[in-house]
Amino acid sequence: MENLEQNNLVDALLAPNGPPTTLRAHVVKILSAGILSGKYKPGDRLNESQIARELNISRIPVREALSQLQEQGLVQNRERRGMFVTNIGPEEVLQISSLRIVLETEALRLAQKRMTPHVLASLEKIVDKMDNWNGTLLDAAALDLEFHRTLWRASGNPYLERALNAVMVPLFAHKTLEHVTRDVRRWRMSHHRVLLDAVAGRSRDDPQAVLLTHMRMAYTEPERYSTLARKPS
Amino acid sequence: MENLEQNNLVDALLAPNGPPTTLRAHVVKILSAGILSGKYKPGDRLNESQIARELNISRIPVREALSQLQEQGLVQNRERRGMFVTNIGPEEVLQISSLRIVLETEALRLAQKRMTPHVLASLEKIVDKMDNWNGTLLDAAALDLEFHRTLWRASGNPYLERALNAVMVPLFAHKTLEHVTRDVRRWRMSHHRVLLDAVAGRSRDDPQAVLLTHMRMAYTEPERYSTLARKPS
DNA sequence: GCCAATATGTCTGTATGCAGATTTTGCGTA
DNA sequence: TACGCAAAATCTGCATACAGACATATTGGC
Repeated sequence: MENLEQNNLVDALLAPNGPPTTLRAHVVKILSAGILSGKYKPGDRLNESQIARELNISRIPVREALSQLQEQGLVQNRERRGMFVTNIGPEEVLQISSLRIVLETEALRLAQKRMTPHVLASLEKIVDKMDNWNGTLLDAAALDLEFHRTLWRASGNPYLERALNAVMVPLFAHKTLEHVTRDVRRWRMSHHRVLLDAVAGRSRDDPQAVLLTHMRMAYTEPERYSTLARKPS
Repeated sequence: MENLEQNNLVDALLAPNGPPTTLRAHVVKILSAGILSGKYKPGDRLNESQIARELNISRIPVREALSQLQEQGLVQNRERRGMFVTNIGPEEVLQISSLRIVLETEALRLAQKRMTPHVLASLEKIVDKMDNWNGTLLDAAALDLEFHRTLWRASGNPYLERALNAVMVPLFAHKTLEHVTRDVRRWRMSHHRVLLDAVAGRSRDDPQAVLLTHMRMAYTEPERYSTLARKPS
């Protein structure tokens, strides 16, 4: 029964849950989840007709959802060719990472200055979850993204938050596809506590240095592109 | 003859100029020009039906163009209410400016390192035009934006360039509406030569200091939000 | 005369249909 | 068997149409 999907969609819309929403918003969620989870891989073509058929809706909401995903950098449009999942190669990783340094360092510093007990509790909670993580790699990636997004929001500058989202979400989608051992994943996640200490003001380390260390655990040579990243040692 | 507009559009599409394009792309150009020029003012509602009627096309391309403009930060969607030209108040100017500091400083440093004679010539040309400027305030704003965009592109990092565009273009649109005397405008434009010298490596000044000075000529208190901006004096 | 409730009109969100372009498929040929 | 070309299938871009939501105007009540 392929219209189960459609029923899910329509049910969600008909249900009196929260504010009234649109089909497009739901398709956005479905598609971004598909990309983040690796169901759609970088370079894949997202056929709007096919997706519309699978969801038993017309092409219009799918089209607009794809357009919105383009805004978030997850897909790219090639005129009259269709939408393709953004492909991130080594070069792009370097460019994004170098931009991440300046943006997230700023976010970290701002968040530290404006930190509230409530936000701090949220971050602690996420890090605790990370420590006890024993689920799927997808869950781990979701936790990772959630931590950083909370941090970005805590900066108090919505433009900074938006820029970080636009740049980093595709990178996270790319990272999710990396197959690393659970131990490596666990080790990387454990480093978030260092970030937490820094943003909580419990650490003397320079925010930028902390971030660089954090990023070096996942990527190589962030300094090639950035003017800020200079290996301290 | 209201269908003159339509003829313009269709002519542009039928003309064998360059690569084949879409209606949406043209509407994007028309609308962003309208916003940048102040024809549509911040807070204005962009009625997609009305725009479609004016251009004698269907609502679909207009709709998609507005969606794309949202990506560039020029308009914002309120669900079932329509699209509104992004409104920028004093608070937003501060937030954008503080983000601009970190982004454009990085762009300036990267551009300096990667500067080529060709790019340098482009920048010189724009600054010369600025010196000889005697046209409309709109022209001045266009030159200003062109200079900075050239600079951003010269950074060589497309993600950085994109982030700067997304954040700064709405601010430029907002600035365009500011009514300042021609002398003030001329004075502000003249400072671009300082930026040019910095990016050309002809100056000993710190890029960040140069940028801060540049920004102080237009805005107040960029340091309130940023961790980087510290008044040197 | 003023406020509220209803009625009317307009707009957004979505569905369906069509034309041109692109990709795929199938066939013929080297 | 491999390659090239052409026809078919499919897809995107756009137009038209309709239903529900929102905004404004009108009317009724106090």
